[in-house]
Amino acid sequence: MSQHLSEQEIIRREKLNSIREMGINPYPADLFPVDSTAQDIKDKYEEGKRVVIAGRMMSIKIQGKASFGELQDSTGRVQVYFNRDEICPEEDKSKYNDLFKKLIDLGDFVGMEGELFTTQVGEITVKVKDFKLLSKALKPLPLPKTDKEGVVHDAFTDPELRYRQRYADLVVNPRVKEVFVKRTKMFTAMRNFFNKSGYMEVETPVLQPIPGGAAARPFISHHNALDIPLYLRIANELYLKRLIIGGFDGVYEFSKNFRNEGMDRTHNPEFTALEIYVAYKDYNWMMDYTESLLEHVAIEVNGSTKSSFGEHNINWKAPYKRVSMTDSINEFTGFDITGKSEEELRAAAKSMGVEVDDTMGKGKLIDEIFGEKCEGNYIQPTFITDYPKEMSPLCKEHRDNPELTERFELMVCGKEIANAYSELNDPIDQRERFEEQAKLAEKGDDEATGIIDQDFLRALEYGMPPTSGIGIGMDRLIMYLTNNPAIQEVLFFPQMRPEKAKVVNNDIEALTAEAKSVFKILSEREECPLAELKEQAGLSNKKWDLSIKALTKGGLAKVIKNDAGLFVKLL
RNA sequence: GAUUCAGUAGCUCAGCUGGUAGAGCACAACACUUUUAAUGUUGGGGUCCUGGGUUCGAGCCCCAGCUGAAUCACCA
Repeated sequence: MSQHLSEQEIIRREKLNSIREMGINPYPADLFPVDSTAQDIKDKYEEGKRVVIAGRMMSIKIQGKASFGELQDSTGRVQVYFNRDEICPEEDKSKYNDLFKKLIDLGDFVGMEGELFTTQVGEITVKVKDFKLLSKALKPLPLPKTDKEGVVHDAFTDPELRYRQRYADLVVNPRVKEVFVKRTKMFTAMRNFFNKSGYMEVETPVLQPIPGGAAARPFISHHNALDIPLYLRIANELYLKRLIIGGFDGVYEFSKNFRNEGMDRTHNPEFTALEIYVAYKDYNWMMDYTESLLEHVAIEVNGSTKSSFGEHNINWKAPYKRVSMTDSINEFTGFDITGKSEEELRAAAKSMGVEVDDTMGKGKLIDEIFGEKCEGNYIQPTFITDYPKEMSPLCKEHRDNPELTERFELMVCGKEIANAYSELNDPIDQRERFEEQAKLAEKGDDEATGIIDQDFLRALEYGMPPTSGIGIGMDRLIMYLTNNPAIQEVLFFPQMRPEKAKVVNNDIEALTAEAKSVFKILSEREECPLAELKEQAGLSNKKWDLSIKALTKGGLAKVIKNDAGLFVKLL
């Protein structure tokens, strides 16, 4: 299979050969004894200090017998100074003149040893005494440049290219790297918080025989030996509750979930949720716990409880406002849902201009009203509590009102980022609610779960202590903490449509069939009027144009123009 | 799913009423021993997303498709 190479890629391959001819291995195996980073050098600068550093060459400015460049490692960039006579104190100057000046490119990994000094312009710099090529880059990076005003030129910004080639994105856009550093800090902060509380991180199956714990369309796979379908998990809730039943006080898992639904800037087919379940607690406790968790996480990630998201400034400092769904609807619509019948709710929704249909039950109607009229108003973190029962098949009935549940969602910037319950632990009630869901599924609600998890019910029958659980959308949370409106920006490798393989015909042997047929006709005639040849070829204008250009460019034919008209001649 | 916009050199982008493509950076060559978007001179580099149509002639106009983005709708 031949690969199409740009001129620059060919040049780099030629340089690779030259390097080998000099007896230098462009991909050496041996350890390189790095002892400093770019950051260390700036933080702990001492004139004349010896350092050993390594990274990618990100700029090279040659000025004859001396040169400046920038080396980028995992911590950032540092300026390096290459002086011919420092590097080549002996007669032989080829290491500087040939290897450095001619054969090292931007993007190459280079290890170097040198001394720190400050240039006349005041920049901390490594005066290189010796260097070693550690890995040759054959493809040029999409390198932006920053001018003295700090304006970035030629930025590598095309989202498609950036997501498909995240490796290049990370090398070239420091801000992108920072987002992922923060993402990891967020996970670490949460782990520390939970571990300090004495809760245990666990792992539960990704491949599940029954996809439960949420309403969503799963991906289906198949196990050959068992000859059964297996589903990629849509949630891990039912497994974590089994562990509470088994006697753990608190369990949590960062769960990769998979949902076979639409993709857009806030949905990726696989995403990460944190779920934690704690025995002997209720949803009131969970609100306290959640707000102190998020305050802690915000500080660990950003060094502050404040962050901004688009036009909004968010303050993650606890405590957060708590509003019941009933009060919220009352506040924004003036309508009190308490004790209202389905018909009354439907009429009210219609009068507010909320789109409803006859299949919607009470819970769904309330949810629609809330979603339409209230949700968007909660910019600062706010707990919305006490959801209608119909929407919450895994949640305990409200202690004061049997129409409601002990459930809250945490809203930030008008969107939900967490969902929590006092978990339902009455096995008979749970069985009935599953059966209702199954009926809904039969009626065609493709989100309701059709299969009842009998094993989960058996587990519940052994007894589950009162428990509160919460799920937090980790991707959404880090979007808020890093001011990114697209989920693709906070996933290293967001799902993309497969790239189309490019068909490449670069040499004359690989001409298209059309060009070959034109060539064949021409071979019989040696020379003929252009119009006649075109007629004989019987190609569309576009195809003709491409074919004849391919032949003339390939040096196989020539178009001659004289007084008699246009002629094509075989060469 | 709907609408709008976009796809031209390695990167970021121009491209006139339709007349066989330009710039900056990057690349190559030469000069230059503290520069900083280094500089100066010179040079090379394009299946203008794909297919079809209109035309003597299409990067440009028309149709279809592919890919992406934005907004909206739907969905956790």
